Amino acid sequence: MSRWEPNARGRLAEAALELYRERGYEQTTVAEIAKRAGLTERTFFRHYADKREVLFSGAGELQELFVRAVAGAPESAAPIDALARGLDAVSEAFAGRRAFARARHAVITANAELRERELIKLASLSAALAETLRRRGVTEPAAGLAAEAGVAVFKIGFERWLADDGEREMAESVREALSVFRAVAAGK
Amino acid sequence: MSRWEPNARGRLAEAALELYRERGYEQTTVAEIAKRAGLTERTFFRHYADKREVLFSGAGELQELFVRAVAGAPESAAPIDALARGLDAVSEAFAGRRAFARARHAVITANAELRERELIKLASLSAALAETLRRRGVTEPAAGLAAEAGVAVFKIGFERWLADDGEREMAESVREALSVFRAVAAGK
DNA sequence: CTAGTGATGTCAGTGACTGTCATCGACCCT
DNA sequence: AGGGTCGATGACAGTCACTGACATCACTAG
Repeated sequence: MSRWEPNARGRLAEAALELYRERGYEQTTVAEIAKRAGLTERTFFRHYADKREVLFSGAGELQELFVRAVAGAPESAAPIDALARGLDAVSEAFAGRRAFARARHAVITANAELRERELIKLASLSAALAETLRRRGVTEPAAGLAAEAGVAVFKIGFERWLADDGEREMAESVREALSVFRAVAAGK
Repeated sequence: MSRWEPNARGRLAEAALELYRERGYEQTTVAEIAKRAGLTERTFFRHYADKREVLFSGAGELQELFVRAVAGAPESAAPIDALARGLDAVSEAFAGRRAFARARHAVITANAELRERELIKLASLSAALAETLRRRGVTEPAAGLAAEAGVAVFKIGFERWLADDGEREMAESVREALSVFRAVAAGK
């Protein structure tokens, strides 16, 4: 039998989301999160760089998934079509997680510091996508612009999916966003 | 003669940029900034909400300028063309300020917290542009997507302008970015 | 002349985050 | 079995961003 309860990291993330929902991000102290997880404040900071990061541990996997799908698109695919592959892949990854995504998103949008952190995760995603497109032979500034566009479509498709009352899949919302995006860029 | 030196706010902003350049953002304390400006730490926080904000006091004016230009575009202009008006307007506003913009941008890109703050200013700009487009009759999700696109073009055009060795005007870099953006969205 | 105003100073907090050292089960080697 | 190392955690002191409360005092309106 091990010395400590397992999955300290996960317990911290769970406790943090609970507390942020119950009393808000600012009204929650790290000491309280740690206590609920049965740990100390110092241990919290060994697992997460700061009080915000605890909500974003999944960002790395999402980025990897997106990038892999774009990198795996046919060589002949135009940048925007390669990005569409990535958008499909991440959309699938959210299937069945709408309730969780909504709860987390509500917490984030309620606080400016958390919104900032979310934006820098999206910026990191954009940078990774741009790099992937460059590796596919896309030159600047097209790679950077296409990557920003892909992220914008993801963000807005995601938000519309969360706002939707029905049972529409995220992939559908994202595809709609992409289609509208193309029309707007074409001057419609 | 007045009781205090005038322009406390401006002195704080100047002192902050100097110190952030000299020894980096993290290695600078608010007390040091205040001291260089001939004020106290408490007064710093009366003028700026936090240590980051002191670099972003111009963001409000930029947003207003952008929004006004978009709102003032001919009613018949498509969203992307209305945004192009705004891009031209803000580009003009940077004329002759490349050295300052470069120094400030170098400080910001060197620090994650400052990058976060910059991103949220751009997100605020995007939200304001989306609202402006909605007032022009553009529906969602087109308004949000077009606004994100406009901000992406601004960001990349701006960065390319800063990186450029020659004397190319910002408006030119931004127009090039917009043109490449249209091509990418069209699947080129 | 007097009361009020507004920008600043002073001071005592709270809480996020860090560096450092101690603890002690688990695991490995002999 | 015994001893040594390792890794996750705890304990504790410290720095600094940021806040609330109250004092100060040149300037100004009446």
